[in-house]
Amino acid sequence: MLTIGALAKRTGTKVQTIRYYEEIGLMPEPGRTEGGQRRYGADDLDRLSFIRHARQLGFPLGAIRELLDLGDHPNRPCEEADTIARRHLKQVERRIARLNALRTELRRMVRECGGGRAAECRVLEVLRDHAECLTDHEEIGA
Amino acid sequence: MLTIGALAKRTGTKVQTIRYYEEIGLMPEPGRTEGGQRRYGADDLDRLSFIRHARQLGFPLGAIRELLDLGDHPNRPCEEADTIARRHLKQVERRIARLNALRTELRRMVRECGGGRAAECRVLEVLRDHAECLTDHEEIGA
DNA sequence: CGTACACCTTACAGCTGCTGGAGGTTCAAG
DNA sequence: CTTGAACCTCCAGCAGCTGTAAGGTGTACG
Repeated sequence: MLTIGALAKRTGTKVQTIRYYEEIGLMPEPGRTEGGQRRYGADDLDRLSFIRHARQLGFPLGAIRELLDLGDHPNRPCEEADTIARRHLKQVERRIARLNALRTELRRMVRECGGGRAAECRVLEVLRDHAECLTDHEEIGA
Repeated sequence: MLTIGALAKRTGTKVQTIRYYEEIGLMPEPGRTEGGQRRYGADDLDRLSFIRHARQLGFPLGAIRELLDLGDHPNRPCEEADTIARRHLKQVERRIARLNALRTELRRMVRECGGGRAAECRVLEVLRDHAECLTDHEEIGA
């Protein structure tokens, strides 16, 4: 039986994150000691590990929920898992494409900065004027 | 004089976003009509365009704030702008590297899924077992 | 048995960068 | 002067956590 802290350490998760997963229903409510502290078993360790691996691969929690669900019903066809993975792969590829364009843009910007005064800085100029590029409407910060 | 809606349309920004930028001090408080509606001038249009371009290039608001600040003092050396741009470029490059690793991982996962039942699905299996990879601690969802 | 100290508990605020809605006012066209 | 779109403020919410405050629990050591 693991305390929440031990489980956290084993999976590289923060304690609060585990409680958060419980709150949103990704992790089941664990047993408690008489004093009210959570105690976890091997199943919980597996499930949390699964979640963490999927997170490391960038799957959003919604997708992970679907995958977990699938894992709970081993006789269902695995197409769904495949679909989820493919969907995610597509997104990753789109992001890479976007970021590559971005990198080119930024490199150009940096290369052209001559190091003078802000008034004639290419970086600032580019940001002021460059209106057309990157009209793709995916999430910006990614 | 532009209404907030007109400014929004011209810059491809949502009205709420403009108000948000004002709230966090990225945009100045504009003049108002007697009835209390915001009215914007050419300066505001320029500033907001600048912000939007920088956002399209993925600069976080904090960096944009610094860049704007720099633009307001044209005699300062432009090293700072260069530094900010370089810092951002580095981050973008790190993200690309991460995402490339991810893509490889996901491709492998998808390729190996034979289409059977969930019980023997490679996708699920990989997520269950694959503990080591991608130990880089950058933000996961990116 | 006492106590020190790590660990646990709940509750809630905050992060980034917006987005949406409710409920009410103003403006410009007809 | 009326209408209806666009504006106003305020507040809640999204993902996915993270951090803090104020207090209770569990255990090892003396």
